[in-house]
Amino acid sequence: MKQKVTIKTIAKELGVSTSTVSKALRDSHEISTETKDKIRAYADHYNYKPNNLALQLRNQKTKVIGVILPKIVHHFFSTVINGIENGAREKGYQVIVCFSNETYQSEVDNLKVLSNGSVDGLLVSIAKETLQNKKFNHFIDLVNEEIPLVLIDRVIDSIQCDKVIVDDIGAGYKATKHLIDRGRKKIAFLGTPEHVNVGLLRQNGYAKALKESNMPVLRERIIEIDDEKDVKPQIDRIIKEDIDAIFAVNEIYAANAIRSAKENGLRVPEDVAVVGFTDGLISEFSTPSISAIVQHGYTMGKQAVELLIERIENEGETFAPRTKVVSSNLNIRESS
Amino acid sequence: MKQKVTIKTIAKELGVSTSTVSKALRDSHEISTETKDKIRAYADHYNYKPNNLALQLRNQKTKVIGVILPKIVHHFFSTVINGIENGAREKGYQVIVCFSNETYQSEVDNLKVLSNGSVDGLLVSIAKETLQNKKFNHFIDLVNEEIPLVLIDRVIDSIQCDKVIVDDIGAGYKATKHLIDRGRKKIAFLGTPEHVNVGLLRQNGYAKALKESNMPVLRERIIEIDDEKDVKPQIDRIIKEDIDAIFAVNEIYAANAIRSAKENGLRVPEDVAVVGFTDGLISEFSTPSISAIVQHGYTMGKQAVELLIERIENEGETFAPRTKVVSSNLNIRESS
DNA sequence: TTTTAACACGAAAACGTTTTCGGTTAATGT
DNA sequence: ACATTAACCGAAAACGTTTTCGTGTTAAAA
Repeated sequence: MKQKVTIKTIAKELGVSTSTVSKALRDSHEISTETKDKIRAYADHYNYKPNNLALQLRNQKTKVIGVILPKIVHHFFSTVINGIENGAREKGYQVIVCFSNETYQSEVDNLKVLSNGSVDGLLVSIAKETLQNKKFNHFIDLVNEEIPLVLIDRVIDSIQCDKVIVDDIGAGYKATKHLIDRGRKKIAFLGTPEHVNVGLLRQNGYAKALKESNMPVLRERIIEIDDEKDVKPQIDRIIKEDIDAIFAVNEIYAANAIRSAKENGLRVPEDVAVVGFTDGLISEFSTPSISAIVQHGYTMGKQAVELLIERIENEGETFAPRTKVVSSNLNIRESS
Repeated sequence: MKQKVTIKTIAKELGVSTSTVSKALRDSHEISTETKDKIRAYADHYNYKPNNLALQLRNQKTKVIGVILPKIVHHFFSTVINGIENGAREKGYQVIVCFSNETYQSEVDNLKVLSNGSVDGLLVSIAKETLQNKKFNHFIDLVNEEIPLVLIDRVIDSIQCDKVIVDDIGAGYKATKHLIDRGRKKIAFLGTPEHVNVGLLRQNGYAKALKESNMPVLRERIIEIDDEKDVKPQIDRIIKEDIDAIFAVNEIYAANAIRSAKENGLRVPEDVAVVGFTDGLISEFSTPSISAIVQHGYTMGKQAVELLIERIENEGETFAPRTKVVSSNLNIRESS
């Protein structure tokens, strides 16, 4: 990199002190218009830009917030980032994004680098592996250091911080209720293993709706898909069972269910209705298009960043952790 | 934020100098094992973490690379980030990602904050609006300051820097050739306005394949979809024309084309074959699934970050700009 | 006993800013 | 003519590190 022009070089070049240059550039009244003009002209001409690192080191404020998400190639998280970005920009904050790739180690690493003073606060959605291990010490340490932290979507109760979650129980209930209202009697649930707590909550909503209509919650109609590789065979299996509807816990599973159904000569929605979770592009462009719970990722991201900035800018006053619940809608399309 | 423990506090607390603490923590031979142990114990206990900003300010190296992309909710760019992330991690670099949302102003703003010393180098894919305005001064300034820069996918020739692009002409050619081989005679092209140069290149490939087979390149079979809102009506129009195949410049257009075809009672691929660009989830889960050019976003990201890091670590030696061309494959599915 | 060498540590500069506290000059008021 | 006050500017500290160069001990060698 080329030798950058700093306040020092300007000062030396113009025969004034660094203080004068600094003040001139910040338009202080202490400096005469004459010297101001001179300094400004020089700075302009040589394209002076203040060094952020130095500023941040001095101010002990970075005006940037760090985000750690499990994965990037994922519609929901993309929209969350979008919301964060916009919320942050409004308040004059920068956003830097890292990904844990669903692994514990990456999460810890990212946390370490970001909590070294590079950011004023953190937004994170916990990695699957971490959820599974139940190792949360890196987060506990964070709150002990009083670094502002807001958890998004994938949260755990024992961490004392602000949280933004979706009403997963309600969403599971809504989706199931919708299928029941459509006259379906044998509704299967396509979920993830227990440790991903949002999956469990959605399952609770599913069970709640069934019970309310005096329908049995049958173990064999609930599948927990463990390995990403096993999606297809497991769905193939359930589709051949005696069912007339499927509530899938995400978009991919829903799309796979439809494909399996078609391959087995079933019509959607006539023979088997399908409702998904996460309303993304797949749901929209699938044939038939898929009814799905729309998670308001944008809203969640925006709310989260607002909570965070509030914490950051009121440091000192330690008020109690807050939790925002963002509700979700069912977007009814052709598959149900 | 709580009062952080720094080298200074350790020094004061233990009655030694900051130099000693620094050296002890970096395991210098100059320090006796005795004091080393004492200092390490203290640092451990109080969870000392070196302040990144201070380090970076001193070293004039941040070990982070900045990425500016047009949008996040986009499969291709997601995979690019993935490649960048992994490539960077291998070399011990952090990645921070910003988005221009396809606007010129955001691009300039992001560039400004990142080029303030926060990053060692930049990876960017140019925003649509910038491409349209043809205002590239912010990039020119960057290369004048000798800040390492690598352009990805959406590049322009007048910027003297490393570039990673896909073989858009070849890809357009492959897709069109495939349709011709399938016996199609009247192939339409669904593209973007000229200023997005990748669109133009793909169109050139399309034309090349047609000419090679002595087929006419008809103006009325080429549509440039300008506004994102106009997608549907424009596609509806072309689908009613006398055509038997469509080559769409991206996934969304391809999916829309299929939907339009079905709505007009046409069978895919019997009546009209469809090939898309960007092989993402939509292509996979659409019915019929869509044949598509797979852009190797992951590879591009990885190559780009490798070029960049090479520049960063060999600063001084100014070697000529290099351009890497990543080829693409056609993934043949049901729609053709 | 004196010289030398090894060892353990500290002072200070440097990275690029901002800000507080003076200090100098000139103009103004009496 | 003297005191006061503006107006303008500079010195230095501070943010948290690392590193170079000294310097003071101590122990070994001469």
